[in-house]
Amino acid sequence: MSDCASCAVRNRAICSGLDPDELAELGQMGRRQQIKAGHTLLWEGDDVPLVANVLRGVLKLVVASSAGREQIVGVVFPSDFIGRPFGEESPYSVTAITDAEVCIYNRNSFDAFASTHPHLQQKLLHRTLDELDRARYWMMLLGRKSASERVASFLLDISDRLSAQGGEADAEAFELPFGRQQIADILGLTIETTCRQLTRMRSDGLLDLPSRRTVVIHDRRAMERMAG
Amino acid sequence: MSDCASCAVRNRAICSGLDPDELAELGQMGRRQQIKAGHTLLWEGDDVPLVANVLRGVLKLVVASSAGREQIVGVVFPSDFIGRPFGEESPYSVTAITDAEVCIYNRNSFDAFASTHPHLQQKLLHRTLDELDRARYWMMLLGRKSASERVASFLLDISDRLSAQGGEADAEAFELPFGRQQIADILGLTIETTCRQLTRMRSDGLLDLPSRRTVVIHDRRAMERMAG
DNA sequence: CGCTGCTTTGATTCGTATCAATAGCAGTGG
DNA sequence: CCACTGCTATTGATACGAATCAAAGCAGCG
Repeated sequence: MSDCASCAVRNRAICSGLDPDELAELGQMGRRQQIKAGHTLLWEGDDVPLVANVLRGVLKLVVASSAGREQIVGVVFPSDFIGRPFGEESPYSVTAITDAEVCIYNRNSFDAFASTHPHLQQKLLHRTLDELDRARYWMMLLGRKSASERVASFLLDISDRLSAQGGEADAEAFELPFGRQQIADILGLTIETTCRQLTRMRSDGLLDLPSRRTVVIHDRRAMERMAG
Repeated sequence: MSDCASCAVRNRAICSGLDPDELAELGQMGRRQQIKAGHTLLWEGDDVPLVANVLRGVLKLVVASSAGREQIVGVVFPSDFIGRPFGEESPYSVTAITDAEVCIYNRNSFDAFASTHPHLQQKLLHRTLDELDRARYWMMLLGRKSASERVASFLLDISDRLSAQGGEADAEAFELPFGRQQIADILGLTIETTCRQLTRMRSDGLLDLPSRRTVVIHDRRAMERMAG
């Protein structure tokens, strides 16, 4: 079981707002697990009977085409929920892109618990609706935006999500949890195109790239214009 | 109020499975509305306080980029649910692409009803999870598939959804509810590219296009291969 | 019959992918 | 501490697929 009292995300994850006894019951069902960067928790197409909360780290949701091309269809941060409740098989893989820690539940037990705890189900519904909105916005980006618009949109989005996570003091300077290939897989581009766009933005003075993973936005206004 | 007893989708929409008295209460809140093809029910960004069930017809969910390019992020059929419960503004427009009829609820009343009826909320959650899976698969299509793969995937998907609707006797011959521009807006392509792919598929013997909106799939196996 | 709007086909341009090579950083072991 | 190795990132040259621009074809409708 998990020790919910010491949980880093207990006020933000779906568990928040549960009664103490409900929390105890759910806590009985969960167990913590460490995942090393690069390791995969769920495989696309597998019937993996688990769901989880992210306690620490960043993970990606990946759908692969039959030709082996990969598209990242979601990125989850601490307090986010992982998995496909009320479903047979996972429609995507879930892989840690940094070292991570998750709180795992058996899916059937979780489903049963959710079905009998409307509070929790409502939280899950709200989260799923938010995810759906995000996915649909991303569909527009993937279907209709140019490479430069995509990269600008990505940087603004990540900057927002990282500061919402509260880690970064300054929304304009942040550490990407992604390598270039992963950014490309999020944006539906190649690594070369992604790279060229970043280089151009740097030479245009929009941003600085002090190290591989560090971004400093100089002109957010211009970047918003570029994001389209 | 709506007459649920005569409702064409009462066994398939989220209302199914409600007790008779719950159904009566929900029925009190709903009213039917006709929508002509081309008319818009919800505007992107507006705070439109309504949600709805589709009774008849087909509608599209559209997100526009600031440059005016349109991406269709969802297509809804009879028994599907429309709108953004528990949210302020609609993240997309909803426009009828055929003449349609919907059963409309005030969003606040619906939210309140859903919050007190776990059964309904669970149905809504299941639907939303399914929509999310579909959206994520579509993200992969938009980010990673070529024009021919997209068109093939689209035809297979629509064929499936139409036969699931039960209207068509033959899954291989069906009537598209979309014009070419709309197909292009679903696939993140231009109308010309969409057209050329269809023409090529016809000359390759994969399908026939007896009229503008009619598709007859001749070689489903080959089309599945082409869909990637 | 002749509009009108949608669709198809053609010619060309442009953006991004691909292919190829180099550069730079991080970790390893001498 | 530095050479070595492997991996990630960057830059360059070219190819290719889809967009764009332009025009013609075709169906539905007054």
